[in-house]
Amino acid sequence: MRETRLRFPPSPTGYLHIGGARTALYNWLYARQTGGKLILRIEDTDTGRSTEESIQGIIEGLEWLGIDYDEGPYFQTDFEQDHLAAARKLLEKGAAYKCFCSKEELEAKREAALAAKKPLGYDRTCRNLSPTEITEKEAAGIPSVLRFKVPERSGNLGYDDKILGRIESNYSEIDDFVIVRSNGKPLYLLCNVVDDIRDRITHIIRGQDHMTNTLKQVLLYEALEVPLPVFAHMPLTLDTKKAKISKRSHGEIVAVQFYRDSGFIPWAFNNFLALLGWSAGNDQEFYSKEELIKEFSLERINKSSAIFNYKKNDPKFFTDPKAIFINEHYLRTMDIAELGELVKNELKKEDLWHDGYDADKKDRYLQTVDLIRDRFHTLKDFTSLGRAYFADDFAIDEKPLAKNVLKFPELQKWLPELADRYEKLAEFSLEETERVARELSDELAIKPGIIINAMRTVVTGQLAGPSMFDILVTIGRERVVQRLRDVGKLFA
RNA sequence: GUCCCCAUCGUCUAGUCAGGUCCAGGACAUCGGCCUUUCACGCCGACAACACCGGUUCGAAUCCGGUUGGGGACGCCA
Repeated sequence: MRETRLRFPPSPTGYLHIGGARTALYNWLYARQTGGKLILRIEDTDTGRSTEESIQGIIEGLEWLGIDYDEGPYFQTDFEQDHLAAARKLLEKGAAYKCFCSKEELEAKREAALAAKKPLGYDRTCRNLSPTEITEKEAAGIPSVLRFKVPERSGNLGYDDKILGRIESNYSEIDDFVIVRSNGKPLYLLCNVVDDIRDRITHIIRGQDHMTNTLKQVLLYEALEVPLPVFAHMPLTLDTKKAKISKRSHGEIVAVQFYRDSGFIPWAFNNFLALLGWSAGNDQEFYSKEELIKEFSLERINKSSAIFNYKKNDPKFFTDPKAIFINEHYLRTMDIAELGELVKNELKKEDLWHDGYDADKKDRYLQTVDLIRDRFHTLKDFTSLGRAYFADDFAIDEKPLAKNVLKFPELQKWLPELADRYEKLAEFSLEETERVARELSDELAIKPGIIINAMRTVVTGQLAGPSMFDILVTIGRERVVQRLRDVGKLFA
């Protein structure tokens, strides 16, 4: 069987957004499953809008996701000669023709057609110009574009889509589309096909927004006398108002970079993306990389578009709840050493990392991460909500401060007393710390909860958290004692 | 306007190709409850959908037709 070759061809006119990432992911999954190759091709023929920054963003986004490619990045502009050679071939064999209509004329015609509610396509004014007319216009210096000459045939043109089935349309519906600009630069429809042919692409997995392009490109393949690759048009990702998601209208929430910067685990995000438009036909929703590569199939990609369900202005659900849920799942269940590495990056960014965490204090470090991960949503939480576990300059949340501390002024005596007892303890263990805390509350004839919750607030700054005595042992005697003694500061 | 695609809970979806086992299953979210000295996890429960109208059939979420709705495309962008 011939090698499968797939490609991801973004145009570098903005960051990598989740729709693009999902397209890349599906191509990657299929390539990996079939032992084929994935090619990254930057389609930068729109020189006005392509930027270096965008190229970097796309490459970094793919890297973060872990979507690796076997060839590239290739740059479409590097192959301009190939594109033009193909255009010449088409012109010579009569499959293309020069069009001298000006942009202004075409624009006027389009507007008129729109107003009259008529079809918007090109009216083929220049399709049957005589050689003399062409020579005259050229002599007069009138610029021209090259248009593809859609064959004059009755009946339908079509192809078999791996996801949607047979797609057909009448030849008369296809426009004579432009393949070379008046400035001599080739255009997408042509470049894309020429590159796919040169790169020996066997499967084209792309969004349904390309469906009309595909019809035209099928004609190009035919004119270039090359067999068709397999086409698979994925459903689009829409917003909650069912509009196509885009950088322009949705901002950072749809950028892959946003998820990296928000503390998502790369594979968790891939897992989420994979399920947005595909399912194995069962109830499984967590897949390891290997499982997903094995289970993925083009045939089981949904036909209908999926909605990216993010809620604006909700701090807890700042993006699609399912994405957060899947991230939480990985946060809680993934290998602790692996998670330790991810958290390490976060700590470093906040200047909270100590090299000892990788050496003599490694066990303690991983134990800490393991203790607190259950309540977190993203990697960011380790340095925000979990700051007290790694530093002394953490903030005390106002709510527990009022509820658990300020409400009981006597704590200014009780907690330092507890600190004294903890300091003298022979063994600073789970059992001992709990025994002493309960003993003290007994003596004071108060509920243990008062001491425990006050301690939680003073030691971690948080209203909620793991079992209190686990926290004490994990944070360590020295820090605990100090924080308990400093309780008076909070009343100042 | 023309062409193409799509249509199951709020969202992601299973079931549709091979009609009955589906008065439609799972997950997220939401709301209760249990657990917990806190919170989360976990567990239990509740809410909630076959767009509509015809047809075929003993029987339709499933097949056919139409309607409606949604999306996409219609560029000297990609």
